[in-house]
Amino acid sequence: MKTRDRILATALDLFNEQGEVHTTALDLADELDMSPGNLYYHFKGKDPIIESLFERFEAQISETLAAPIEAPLGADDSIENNWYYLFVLLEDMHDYRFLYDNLTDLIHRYPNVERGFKRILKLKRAAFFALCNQLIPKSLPAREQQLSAIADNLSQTATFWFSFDQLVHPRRSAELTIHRGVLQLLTMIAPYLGDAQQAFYRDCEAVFESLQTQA
Amino acid sequence: MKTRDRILATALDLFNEQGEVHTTALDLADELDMSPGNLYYHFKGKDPIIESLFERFEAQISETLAAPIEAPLGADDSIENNWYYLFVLLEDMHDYRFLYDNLTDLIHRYPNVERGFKRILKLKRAAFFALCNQLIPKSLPAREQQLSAIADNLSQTATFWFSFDQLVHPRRSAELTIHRGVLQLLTMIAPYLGDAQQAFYRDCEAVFESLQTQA
DNA sequence: GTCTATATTTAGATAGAC
DNA sequence: GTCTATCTAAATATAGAC
Repeated sequence: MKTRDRILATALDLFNEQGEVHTTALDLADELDMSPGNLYYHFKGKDPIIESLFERFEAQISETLAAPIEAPLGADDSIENNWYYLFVLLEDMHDYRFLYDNLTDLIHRYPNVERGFKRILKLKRAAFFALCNQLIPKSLPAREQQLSAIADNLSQTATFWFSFDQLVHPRRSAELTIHRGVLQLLTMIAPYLGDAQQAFYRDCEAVFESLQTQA
Repeated sequence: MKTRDRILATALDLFNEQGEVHTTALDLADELDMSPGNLYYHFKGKDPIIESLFERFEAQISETLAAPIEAPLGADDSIENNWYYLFVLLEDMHDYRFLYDNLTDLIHRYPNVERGFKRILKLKRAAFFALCNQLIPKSLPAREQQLSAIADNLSQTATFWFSFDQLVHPRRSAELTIHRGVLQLLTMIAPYLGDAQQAFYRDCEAVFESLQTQA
């Protein structure tokens, strides 16, 4: 089963780097120093490779997403915990970013992937809702409705963050991209927070600024 | 020049409905009751069609986007004016939504389109920044930085709204999708608003709810 | 301008030897 | 399991008659 894993790992790299659509089975075989015939012995084309990669991704991100729903993070240092949580979540997504690059096309071609993305999105939304529910004051007017809309916005931003960032900052490092993504998410919650937590948020912004100017 | 326009209009329809990647030159010729040879007489393949459609789109949306920067909307009834403005903007984008469905792939294939999208994004960001600048109180701490982050979030949400909504509500009407998109954008500004303007925002939510249950 | 017919290109896929 | 060689299918693109 060693070769199978090599194929999956290399495919993931190529897909992330040059796009899934522009990576042919032959490109992949070349990169693996392997004949196309041999590649087809292990996977009957690109389709099962993509479905396998997606299964791995779903398993990984589902585990990450389930964490705050099952065991809510502490309340006193909550923003800081949430900062780490979001960072890990975006890292998971970044590892398989090719899935998000051409999402519309992908779900059109693979019904299994579409179903999987819907499951992930539900989980993601639930995780963000739980996060908002914990951080946002109970006194907010029309709270339930607003939490819902905020959770939707967070879900969308998380889902398309890498596509967006690639357009605006094509050559930014993975680290900076993820860092900025976390801040974009926190920006949506920031106005609802108390003074201490807003201060933490602004510290994060300052840290990011210094990282960016270094690079 | 009549046939050229027919081709462009039909191509736009097909691209929006079944995706640009899955529409071949032959599909398009079929839909037009025209031979492939004739289609190639007018456009040398799909590439120049896509570039032409993009040019039209950029002209259209640039005009819409320039409006609030050149002539800021009135301040007293500002949210309501902004509601309409966002609606028109999302309508423009919806007309050419195929461009956004596989954005990453598209800008990879067409450098001109990539440059165009960057121009549009800059304008969009400037328009949103102007809008925030007008609506958000001057007293906000670290205001400039926050406005900037909010404008980024608005830009991203606007850019990928249709891709996202398609995943969550595959068969929703264009009207409802656009309406919901406007609300998602306003949600990001809502926490900064005064009471009267927040009330208007919640009215919009209520109107949307009633429209949705009707359908 | 429009057609029919055909050529070219490229990615996906398989057969059979080693 | 791996290779070489070859086939198929689909989309792009052109030539030449009307």
